[in-house]
Amino acid sequence: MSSEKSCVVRHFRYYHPLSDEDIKLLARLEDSATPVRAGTVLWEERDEAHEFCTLKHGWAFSYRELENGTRQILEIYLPGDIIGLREFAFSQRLAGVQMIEDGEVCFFPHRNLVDIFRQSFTLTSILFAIASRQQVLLTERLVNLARRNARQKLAHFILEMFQRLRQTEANGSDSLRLPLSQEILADLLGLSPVHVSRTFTALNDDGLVFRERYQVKIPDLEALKQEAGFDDRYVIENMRPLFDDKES
Amino acid sequence: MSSEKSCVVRHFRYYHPLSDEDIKLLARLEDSATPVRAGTVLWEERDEAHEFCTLKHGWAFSYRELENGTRQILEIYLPGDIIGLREFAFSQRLAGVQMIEDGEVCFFPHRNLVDIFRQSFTLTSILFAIASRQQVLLTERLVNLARRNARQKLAHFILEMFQRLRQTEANGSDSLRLPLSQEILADLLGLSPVHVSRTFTALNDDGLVFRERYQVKIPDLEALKQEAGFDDRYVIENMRPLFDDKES
DNA sequence: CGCTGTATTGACATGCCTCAACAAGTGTGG
DNA sequence: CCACACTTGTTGAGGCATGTCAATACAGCG
Repeated sequence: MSSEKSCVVRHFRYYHPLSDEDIKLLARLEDSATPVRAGTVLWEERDEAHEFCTLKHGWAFSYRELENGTRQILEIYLPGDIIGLREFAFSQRLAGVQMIEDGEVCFFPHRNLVDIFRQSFTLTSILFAIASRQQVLLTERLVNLARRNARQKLAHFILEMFQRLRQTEANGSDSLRLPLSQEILADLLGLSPVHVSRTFTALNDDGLVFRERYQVKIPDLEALKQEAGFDDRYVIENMRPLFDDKES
Repeated sequence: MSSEKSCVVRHFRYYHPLSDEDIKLLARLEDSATPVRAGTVLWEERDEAHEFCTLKHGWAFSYRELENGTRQILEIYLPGDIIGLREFAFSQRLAGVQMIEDGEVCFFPHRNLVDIFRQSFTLTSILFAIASRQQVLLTERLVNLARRNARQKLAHFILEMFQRLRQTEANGSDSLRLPLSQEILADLLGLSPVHVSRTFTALNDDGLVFRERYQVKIPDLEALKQEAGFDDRYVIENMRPLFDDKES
């Protein structure tokens, strides 16, 4: 089993058991990992799009740059995530992608995904489920940006990351490493860096979030969820079985 | 050809030609249309989710209600759209759906979509493309909400609708029917209804958008795009062919 | 013809932004 | 191992876009 080695396989398994056949197909998505340094831009908006990539190590983010000089960060990618699914149907990149830390990525052509559609019903369903979930998370972020104040936005984002990290690195700790500068947080949450700083100290003063450097501690998870209006209905545990299990 | 009758088939054909086989499969998604009155709630958040539906006539929207009493509208659905794709992988509804006008909808079980995965590679690819595009639109909305001021938000939304309507009802006119109250617009754009009203009059004063009742006229499309920071890179014309055409 | 929901307008409040100065950490080369 | 530059975070003062509340106008509909 190459199962332990591949974070993509691990990722997919959350949704449904995989046959050896499927694992072999997936393995092709992780050919030839290439190391990348922090700050590297994997691609920019409007570049030609012929490939996806999977993230093996390190964090990355995707972003859009606006005509008014601001930048909106759309997505934080963690190890095991597939980057670029969004553009599946487009010939141009619609968002840039940049590495946050040193890491490793594996590029693979669009073609491979289409092959998966052709060859594996299970993987197709899982991919659809992943896309569906991604959209749900995106929706939640949209609500967060549109309807909440700075305090809630920040709290909510921290909780989202906490939950996503839990899913893969399940340790029962009450803290997480969040290697994001306040500028990045600002660009994520539609705030100014200055206000992110103020908001952090406010949350700190109220004993909801303690942070030093990139380490964030959540002393009272429930209190923070309350504050953020956080709702974990979209955690993976609430997802349904993808299909009645008649074939693998 | 049942092509002219079915708006779902028409919708799918934008992405790729369909075989008769595929059309038959799709037809099952449009069994038994049921009429629904304006204001009808098709389902609410947290309802059990066993089915999708396609919209045959009329407009609908999906929404989330927040703990703080506000509501965020996520999506406006037009005839031909599939409603509920978002929840494909979930067992609960994550958003409510309500009709804006009288219309007609067709429910069909999740099962049917899974059958499509099993039986038609072409339709699977198209569905993936639709999901991909939906996500791109959602992303654009997110940017709009996070980064733009009220003027731009409203202008941008009008342009998005203008473009979507063009795609199906291609008439060269410079105006569109937008049967949305200012309260709905406010809930879409993360503004207060009061401010929507002010923004409309501001756009009117500047000669960018003329509106009376639900009829909206755009005298200078380019000027409005400029104002809104609107970017049509994600129009359907920029989408790539889904696969090398070896089978239907 | 009045009733009910929808839109407009004004006065005032406020959350977040901007600018600017300063502090604290981080890395680099001598 | 220190000195310096650079990046990142903190704090304060003042401004502005948008929100809230409330009163009025308007439109569609029975």
